Amino acid sequence: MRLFAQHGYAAVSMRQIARDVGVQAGALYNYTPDKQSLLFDLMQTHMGDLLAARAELPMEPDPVAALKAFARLHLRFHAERPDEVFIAYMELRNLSDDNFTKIEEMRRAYEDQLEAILRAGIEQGVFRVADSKIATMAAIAMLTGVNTWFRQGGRLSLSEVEQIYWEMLRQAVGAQSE
Amino acid sequence: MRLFAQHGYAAVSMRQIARDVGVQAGALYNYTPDKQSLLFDLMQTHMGDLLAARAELPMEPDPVAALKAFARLHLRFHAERPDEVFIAYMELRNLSDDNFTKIEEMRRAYEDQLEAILRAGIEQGVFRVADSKIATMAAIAMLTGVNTWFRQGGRLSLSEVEQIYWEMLRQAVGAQSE
DNA sequence: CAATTAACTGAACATTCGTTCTTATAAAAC
DNA sequence: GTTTTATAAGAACGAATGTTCAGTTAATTG
Repeated sequence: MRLFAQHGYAAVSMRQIARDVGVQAGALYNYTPDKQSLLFDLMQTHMGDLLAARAELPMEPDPVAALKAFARLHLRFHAERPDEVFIAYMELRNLSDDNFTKIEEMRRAYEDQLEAILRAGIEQGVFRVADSKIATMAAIAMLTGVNTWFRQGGRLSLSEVEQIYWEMLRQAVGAQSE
Repeated sequence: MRLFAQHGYAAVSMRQIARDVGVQAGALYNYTPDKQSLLFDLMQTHMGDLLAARAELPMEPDPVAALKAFARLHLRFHAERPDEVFIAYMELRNLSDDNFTKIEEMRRAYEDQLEAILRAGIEQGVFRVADSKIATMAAIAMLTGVNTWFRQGGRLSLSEVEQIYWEMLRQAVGAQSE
């Protein structure tokens, strides 16, 4: 995972991976059928963990509270896993067609949950956005973007970042402060 | 550019590029010293174009108008160049150290211009955000994210998308509607 | 202790990689 | 019409690629 995140799937050889774990290249094939499976397993586990973490959130009847919980989970989950996230976004094109479809379905399932929250908020009149689909994409892009600059131990703590991002997201969807 | 965007720099061979332009691999070296320069030139041109387009925007004394113009330019510039943008974000790690530094400086110069707008707006009390640096990163991530889903000829036109994104961004920074 | 299973080495396979170089061809310049 | 220049082909280079496999070592089982 570290090598894929650092140099990219295509640029990492099985021999480099083997060297890093202190083994010869051939020995890796006792654990994986091929290089592609290494990538797919990484991404599938990542998306599975994300969906599981989302499923564990308590149901929030209030759209504002639901959005806040979603944003907080997304931010924290991603900030804690920079390598996995990097791979999940950068290496989609290196998946075989079948594997790509599977990952894409998981990603879609996750996005749909955010959109459901937004739609509920729009219906109840607590959110003010023109298009729930675009708002979904914008929110996810904004939150995931934290990984391009956030580092543990930097100027701001994770919970400060959570607070600031939540304020911006709340304002972006036109919700009143609680 | 198309090949790099589609398969990634590391996964594209000089022979593939040559085949695509109807020539043998050796002939490419009449035009480029090496493969790395192909990537660097692409990214440098892209960032140069972006900075030039930004420089051509008229000076806006009003922070809200300035932010709107910036957002509109960013969105349009990126939506019109999906391949360049994809490469600019995905292939940074495949640049040599020297080349990476140069591109990173250009990117930083661009971000600084957005942050200057946000800071002016905060000072004048027309924007309500907790941290100008984070707001800069959040805004750029949100706007650039349009490239993950927007396609010309889709459900929404580019100017509709511009309108919707501007509303969300305006709300995100806590600015009143004009 | 003997037999079996698991794990690993290291060589080998056929391809492919970026790049160089000699040679050939066609266009431009004089 | 001859010479120079630009452009390309195509073979060649050593190195590296993912993967396979026979042989070796160590651990586990009976």
